[in-house]
Amino acid sequence: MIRGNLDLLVMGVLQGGALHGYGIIDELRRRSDDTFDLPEGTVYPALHRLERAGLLTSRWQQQAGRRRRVYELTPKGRAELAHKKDEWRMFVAAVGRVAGVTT
Amino acid sequence: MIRGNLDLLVMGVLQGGALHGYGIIDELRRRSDDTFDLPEGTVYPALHRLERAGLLTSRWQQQAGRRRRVYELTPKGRAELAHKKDEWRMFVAAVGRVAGVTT
DNA sequence: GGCCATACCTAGACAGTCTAGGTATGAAGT
DNA sequence: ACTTCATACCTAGACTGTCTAGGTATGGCC
Repeated sequence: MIRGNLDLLVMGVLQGGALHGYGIIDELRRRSDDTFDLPEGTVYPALHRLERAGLLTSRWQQQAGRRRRVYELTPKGRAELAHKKDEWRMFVAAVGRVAGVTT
Repeated sequence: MIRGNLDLLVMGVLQGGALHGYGIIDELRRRSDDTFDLPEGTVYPALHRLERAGLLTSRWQQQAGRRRRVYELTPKGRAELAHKKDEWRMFVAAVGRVAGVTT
């Protein structure tokens, strides 16, 4: 469970450059050491939502006979990512104070 | 938005001893410096859910004419809290690695 | 040909949070 | 006496995000 932080995670992966949906899922799994092993039914709809919101753009790409939809951050998406990072830091700090968890 | 972490927060507050629902809401607001200003409609059903799950017990208390339902962690609740803290630490670390956020 | 990994998709179920109501008491001000 | 505010509890239904469970199609390997 990624508890409403999927936007941050996906956009975080896309900081490093454009990537297709399936690759984003792989990268989430890899960077998190299998903590985030997300089903396609979670990630694809989220990508569509982020694109509709103007935070990502996508283009179709042909890769060895396979079609891929490659996603990229828009300037608006970069700004939103920075905002979400700030929110996340404050959230973590607040949880720490409330529940006495050090991270 | 507290994104699926309400159990951790509520049980975190109750670490320090028994407290009634309204007081828990106050304490969440106070400790978090207003980051977690949660409506009663969020917290009360969560308390009922945690009690049904055997993580909390409650008793009615009369305080200056006012009735209060005072909640307390059960042993099972303490164990679950420790578990949820561990999960939270791992989650925060994983988000940090994936999205490159330092906390 | 069969199977697996890659690569995309969506409908509907489910869970947790929030909105928006409701009740009732006590204290303080007019 | 009346109003208003803070305290203190409650629930039904809306909403949102995640997950389950299906579907399609290609390429590589045995």
